[in-house]
Amino acid sequence: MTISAVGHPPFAVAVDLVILTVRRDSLCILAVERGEEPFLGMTALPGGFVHPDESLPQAAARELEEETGVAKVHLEQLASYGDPDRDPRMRVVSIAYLALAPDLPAPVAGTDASAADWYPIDALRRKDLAFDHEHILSDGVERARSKLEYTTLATAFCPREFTIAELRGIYEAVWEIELDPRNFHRKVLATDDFVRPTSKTTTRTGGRPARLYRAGRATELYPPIRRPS
Amino acid sequence: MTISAVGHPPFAVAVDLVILTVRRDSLCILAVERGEEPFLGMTALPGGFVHPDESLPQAAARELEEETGVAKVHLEQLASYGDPDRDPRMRVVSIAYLALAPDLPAPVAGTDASAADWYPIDALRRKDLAFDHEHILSDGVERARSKLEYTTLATAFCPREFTIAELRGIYEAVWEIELDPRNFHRKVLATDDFVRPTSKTTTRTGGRPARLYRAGRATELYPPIRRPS
DNA sequence: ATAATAGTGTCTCTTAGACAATATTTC
DNA sequence: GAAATATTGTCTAAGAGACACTATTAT
Repeated sequence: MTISAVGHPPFAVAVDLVILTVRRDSLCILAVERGEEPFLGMTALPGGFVHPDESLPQAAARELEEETGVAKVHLEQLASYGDPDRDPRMRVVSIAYLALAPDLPAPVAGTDASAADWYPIDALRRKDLAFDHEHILSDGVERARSKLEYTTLATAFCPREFTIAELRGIYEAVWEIELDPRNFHRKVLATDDFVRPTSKTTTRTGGRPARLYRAGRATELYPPIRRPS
Repeated sequence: MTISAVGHPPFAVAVDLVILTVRRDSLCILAVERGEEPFLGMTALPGGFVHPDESLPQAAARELEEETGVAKVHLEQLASYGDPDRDPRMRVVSIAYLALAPDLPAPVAGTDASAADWYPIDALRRKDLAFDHEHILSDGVERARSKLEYTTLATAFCPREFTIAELRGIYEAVWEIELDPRNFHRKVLATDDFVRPTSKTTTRTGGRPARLYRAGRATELYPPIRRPS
């Protein structure tokens, strides 16, 4: 083939978002009901077409804000999906982004999506999703699960101040397992600047008051917190 | 914004390839000299536009074959790059793929690239590359380095039969460090089905004959082979 | 014999994970 | 006090890395 400035097939380029949070001890994802064809009425991931003059991360951040009203969450590129028939209208390549958010208030109904809402992952997996969004969702969840092992990203799911038990709850919800509270506690505090203590405590988890922490500067987790296989 | 079947800005979609191998104990990458504008005469990663009816992996495999003549190597999606001004001609989103290949004969001159050749990574990093290919290259190298830790991908760099020392040479070249031959040997054999022994030996590495192995079925490496920090 | 590399064994230190024990709340 | 959770400590086993030692070839 020849690389030239003319004669390439036209593509549309979109971003799709896998926006995860933990609510009521379950890993949840933000999904919308499609308001038009194709896949009218079906559940789908939020997303939309990239504007002519914005970068891919900008497009992802813009869509995120449109859907959730929240701007300051962790956003990273997940993967791209471009099978020729993934959109019946035309050739669309979609770049998926992964966002991890603290437990947000019910999202504002998006301007272009009838009903944006949080769904537990397991429930959503039993439904048919529009396009290849099941595939994207699986990739996103697996990425999130994997990243908890060797990065400090679990704090992205937490509010600004949190207890070690709440942080453990993130791991338990995302991995769908139980962790030993004592070993987890020791492990987190052993990792340099994973969390920073405040002088406050809380009894919101019941029992003896727990110290409140904030996220530290560390990003890598070494040694990692292994996900039991 | 509105999701509709009309009115999206047109994009061109391309694939770029980070094709790595190990030659003479150095991590090398396949690069081409651009035969036309923009960036005429500059060094670039191989790649090209996606055809209307092919999937992204198909496009990557096709470009790989066109550049190297080799089809059966590991290929995985790396990331996508779509800054509005990354290509001066038009808006182009490029999906980068990472390929790990055994030490191949000098690649056939591609039909669309004047001079495809292997370059040691360190040498290429000192040159200016076309587009944002320096960035893509860095991401690809980092991905490869990282994957050696927790997958068996190092065998993708090896010929069909190899010695443990040759496998170690892959790690040493990619990570640019030295590993203890004895601990490495023990570690590789301790991982279930990482490598499978043949009945053959070779003396091509000098000294006592070494047993030849082939890649096993394992893909994950657990416990991982840690890259010294 | 000497040099070179292959392969095995041993020791020490760190970490994971099981779990005992203590601390501080609420009811 | 009983129940619940927080936090610290202890023990054991597995793995990492340092390195001694033996094995088998070429020269």
